[in-house]
Amino acid sequence: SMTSLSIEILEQPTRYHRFRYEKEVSGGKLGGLLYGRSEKSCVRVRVSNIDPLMQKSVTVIGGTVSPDLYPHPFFMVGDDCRSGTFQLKKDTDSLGGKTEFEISLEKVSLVCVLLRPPDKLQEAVNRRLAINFNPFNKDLTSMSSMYTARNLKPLRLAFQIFVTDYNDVTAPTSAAVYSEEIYDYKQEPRLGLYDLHPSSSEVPGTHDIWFYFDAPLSHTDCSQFSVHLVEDHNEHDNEAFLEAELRVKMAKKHLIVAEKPDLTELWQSANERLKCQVVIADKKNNIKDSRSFIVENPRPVKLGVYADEVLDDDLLGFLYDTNHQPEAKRLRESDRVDPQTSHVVAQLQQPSQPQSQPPVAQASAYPALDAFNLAAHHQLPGASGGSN
Amino acid sequence: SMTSLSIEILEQPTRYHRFRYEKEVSGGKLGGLLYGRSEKSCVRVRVSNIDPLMQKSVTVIGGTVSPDLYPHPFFMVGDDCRSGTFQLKKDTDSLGGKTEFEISLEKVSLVCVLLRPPDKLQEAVNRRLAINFNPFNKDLTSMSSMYTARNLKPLRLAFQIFVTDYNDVTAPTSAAVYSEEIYDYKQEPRLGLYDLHPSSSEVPGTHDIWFYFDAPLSHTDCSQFSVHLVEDHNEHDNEAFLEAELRVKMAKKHLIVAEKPDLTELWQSANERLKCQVVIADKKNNIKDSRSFIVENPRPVKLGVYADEVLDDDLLGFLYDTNHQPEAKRLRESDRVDPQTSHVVAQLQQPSQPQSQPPVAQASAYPALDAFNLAAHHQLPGASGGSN
DNA sequence: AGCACGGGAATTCCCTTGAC
DNA sequence: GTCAAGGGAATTCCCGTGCT
Repeated sequence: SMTSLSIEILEQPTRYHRFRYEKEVSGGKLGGLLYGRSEKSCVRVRVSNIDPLMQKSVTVIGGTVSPDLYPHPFFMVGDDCRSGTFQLKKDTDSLGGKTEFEISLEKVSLVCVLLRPPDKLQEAVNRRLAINFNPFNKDLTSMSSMYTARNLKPLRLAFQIFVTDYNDVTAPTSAAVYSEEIYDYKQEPRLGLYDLHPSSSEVPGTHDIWFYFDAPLSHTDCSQFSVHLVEDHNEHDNEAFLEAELRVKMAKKHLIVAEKPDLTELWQSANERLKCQVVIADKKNNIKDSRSFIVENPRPVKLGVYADEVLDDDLLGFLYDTNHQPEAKRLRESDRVDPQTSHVVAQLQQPSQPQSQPPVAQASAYPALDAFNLAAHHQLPGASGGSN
Repeated sequence: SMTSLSIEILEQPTRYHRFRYEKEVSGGKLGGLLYGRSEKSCVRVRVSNIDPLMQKSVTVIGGTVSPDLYPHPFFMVGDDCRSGTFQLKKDTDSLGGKTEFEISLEKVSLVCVLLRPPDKLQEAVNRRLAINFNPFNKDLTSMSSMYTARNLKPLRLAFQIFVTDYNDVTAPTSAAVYSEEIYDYKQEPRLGLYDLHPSSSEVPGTHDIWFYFDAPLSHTDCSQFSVHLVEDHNEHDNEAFLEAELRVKMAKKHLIVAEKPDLTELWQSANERLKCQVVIADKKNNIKDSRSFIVENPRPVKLGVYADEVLDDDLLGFLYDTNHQPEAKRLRESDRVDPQTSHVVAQLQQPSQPQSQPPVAQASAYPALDAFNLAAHHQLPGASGGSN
């Protein structure tokens, strides 16, 4: 036909993956399954424009490549995996006349290699070179020294089509595709906010609020965190609302301390108590989290948790000390951060990961290679066969 | 003479040591120096009852042994170290007529071996066997399989005397001694309390207090922590004082949350504000730490941080809600924990580490061995010579 | 009961801090 | 400056939890 054999990725692999070690995926276990972007889906690819007259069968081989498309030492094990690669052969007469088919990587896990001691990495690179899966025809002369502990992640998946004609001759094709980058799961930015203390306060006065994080913060640079107190937004009102910025005084591995400012001059509510959100944001990673927070106006005064009675208005006059310099300022509505429901983590935008654009796959002459000598190489350690 | 050559340890090595890896002590660096029990002192041994008529020289060799006195794969580098052992030779004619001398291990570091991959440990054990320093004549037939990642620490230092006669024949002696056990520095129990929040409160009412720890807690079992509020002790008074126990509600890796009880029924002070200590103890590890804490009695009432004026006594009558069930109880004076000055860490007692008593060194026949073939073996990797 | 997931312990190494 | 100490990042592994 006019259009030639092609392959595309229907479902990209998950952006963050917990790579497992060989030791963790041995003995019938898998672990570290590779999923697709959507929840619990899996990676899917489509092969199109098959010509059953020319092609007795079509084989898709998938393996790892670096962001710039060099062969990569991490490998795949699980269903339809051999020699560290995913390999699926489809006889064209099983297509029922269709010229395309889809593949799902149902039970495939992506396995990393040891970096320590350093010769383990070298061995793994050599093994990967021996597998001879180089879909983008990269120059391999410098491959054996290009990988270090620092540049093994992120990586991509690459898929290439091999065709077998009716003389049973198998040849690689230039139909190849690569996935988006797969990062280490520990790089996924998250703000593991457990709770804050105290979770309520009064309008006047300043005091510290402590934020405890179960997960260690990715940095302890106070200026890269922001804390805002925001009145819970009721759908009906577009009018003025309370918003104040809290000064971040300290950041430790699992703790942030911020100072609640005096809110007297900002207070416009007629309510005695106002439900708010405290929104804490990591500006460096563009992530935020929030918790509900109560601000009480002592009109009528409630004396902490132990006063059940109220004072009369006459008393209030001299109870207040409004000489504080409020650090909070009233923000424009457009600056307002939408309060989160409690315990919700929101991703402001994707982190700006390095996204060097790799060169387009070339259709240059493929080195003489029988696709199936892939399997002739020694089995990778731990790369036990899948369901076949 | 009647009494025979003997060796004793004058200064034991530090109980907790940060063993360094070979990679950390290479290239002229030392690091991980072994110290004595006292601050910045060093290990010292004394050789006694030397007989200059029989002994042309006396050599002390020191090396590592397990708690039960088998040769141990960790090794020593630094001044006077060769082949992973400390070796010091003393000519008896340099003693000036004395029959004893002392040795200090001034610049010696104790180096650990890699456990991963497992063959590294095996190599290290084999190297240690080749060194042939076995001062307590242990049966070595099972040595090559006795060590695992789990039983390499703690360990001991052992010192043995070798003598050289006037025919220049060197022989080991049964004069040997072993040190107390040396544990890994990470096992040293400590409570890295950074601060608590809030650090003041009022007599009535209950609320949470958060304790943040820079160092991860060794466990998160609430029942194994205790928190007490103790009135600062003035030397002059043996009379009643305030003490209350706080209920520990939650323990996380870096956080403990405890609830301050209502103190109304315990309050006997005439003071408006009482300086206290909050003492937090890890009962499992017998360590505690404390911070100062202020308890204010709202008589006259101070309304948090914003009320500069006081209420008159008439008002107080209905401000109080004393229906709380105080969880605190008045303790006997003998139960009282001495308040610590702020930021002081106190060790209640030494942790109960395993202290299996090894057998006494035996004077059995020592295998034929020239002490100085120790040095004939290949240099340990990283065991660069010291100052000689 | 099996098995993948996720937490976190254990191990190794690197790099800043601090003392001289 | 030198270099050991200490903090903590990076790596590897183990195991409890939860789902089927």
